[in-house]
Amino acid sequence: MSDESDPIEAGLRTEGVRVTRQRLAILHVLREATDHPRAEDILARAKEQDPSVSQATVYRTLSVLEKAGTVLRNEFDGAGARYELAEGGHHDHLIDLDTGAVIEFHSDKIERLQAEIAAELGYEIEWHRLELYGRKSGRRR
Amino acid sequence: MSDESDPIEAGLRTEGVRVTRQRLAILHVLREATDHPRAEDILARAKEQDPSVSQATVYRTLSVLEKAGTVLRNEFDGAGARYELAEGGHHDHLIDLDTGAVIEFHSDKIERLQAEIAAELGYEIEWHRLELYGRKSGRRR
DNA sequence: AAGGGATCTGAGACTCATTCGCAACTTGAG
DNA sequence: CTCAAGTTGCGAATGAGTCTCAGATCCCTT
Ligand SMILES: [Zn+2]
Ligand SMILES: [Zn+2]
Ligand SMILES: [Zn+2]
Ligand SMILES: [Zn+2]
Repeated sequence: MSDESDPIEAGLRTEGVRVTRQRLAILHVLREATDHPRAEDILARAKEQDPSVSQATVYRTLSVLEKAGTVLRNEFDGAGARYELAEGGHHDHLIDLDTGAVIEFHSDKIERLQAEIAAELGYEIEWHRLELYGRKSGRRR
Repeated sequence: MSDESDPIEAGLRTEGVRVTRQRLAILHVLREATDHPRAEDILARAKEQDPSVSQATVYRTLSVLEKAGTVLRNEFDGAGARYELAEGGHHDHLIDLDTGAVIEFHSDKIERLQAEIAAELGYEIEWHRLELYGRKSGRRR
């Protein structure tokens, strides 16, 4: 049932992480997702594929995948955490306050500036979080 | 009992926000604080001044002060929210992963870059959050 | 292909920060 | 001083996320 040609799956397996039916369903959901879904959404979508998936397993799996570096967990303003696959490299987010849409962006310049600032303070950044909250230009508040 | 010469207090009053004993105690705690305290800490410290302050009031007051622009609410990684007075202008935070210390910094360059990036995407930033998580340079992980 | 021990999983109880509901109490305009 | 509107304390209620544990699965070994 498992597709050995899949790199993520193979990677997990070699890391000693068991690849179960439920985990595959959750991984599948994340692959299809384009919207940084919340655990709740992931559960609903995973159940369509495999009704046996439970809430606890969604949280546990997301946690496992995060530790394995496969998944990224975002905590945008308030509300619960939102997840996405880590493939594709680092990026930051711009959240549309009117629609809730999440737009991804990346700026080497900003990344570099952050490192410089930290260095000036005598620190080395382990990770960071940059979120911009705004609305489309020229839109009444 | 109220000191009319205090700008924050006067400001709240003119905004129609009632200045109560409890609110003064909480404001006082925030003025003395240098550590971005959590609601729990604020409650404990406020009680030293006025034992009648309750948990619900701390949350309600912080919410009122936040809406009034007097207080800033930060949600650093995990755990609960941490507060600070808004006076002193905008700044971002660097959190020491080893000690938990919160260091403030400000970079016009980064602020400008953020606006530029948002503009390129057709957006205007309403607010943003930039948090750097790191450790003192040259420290084994 | 079969065995079996370590890993998972589902269901529901549980945690913990924050919010609510409501009767009693204060504040501050007049 | 008076009183309506705004606040408060208490305890109950939320809600995202975690934990417990018996039973189900995975997958390494023979
Ligand atoms: Zn970044
Ligand atoms: Zn993203
Ligand atoms: Zn900033
Ligand atoms: Zn600060």
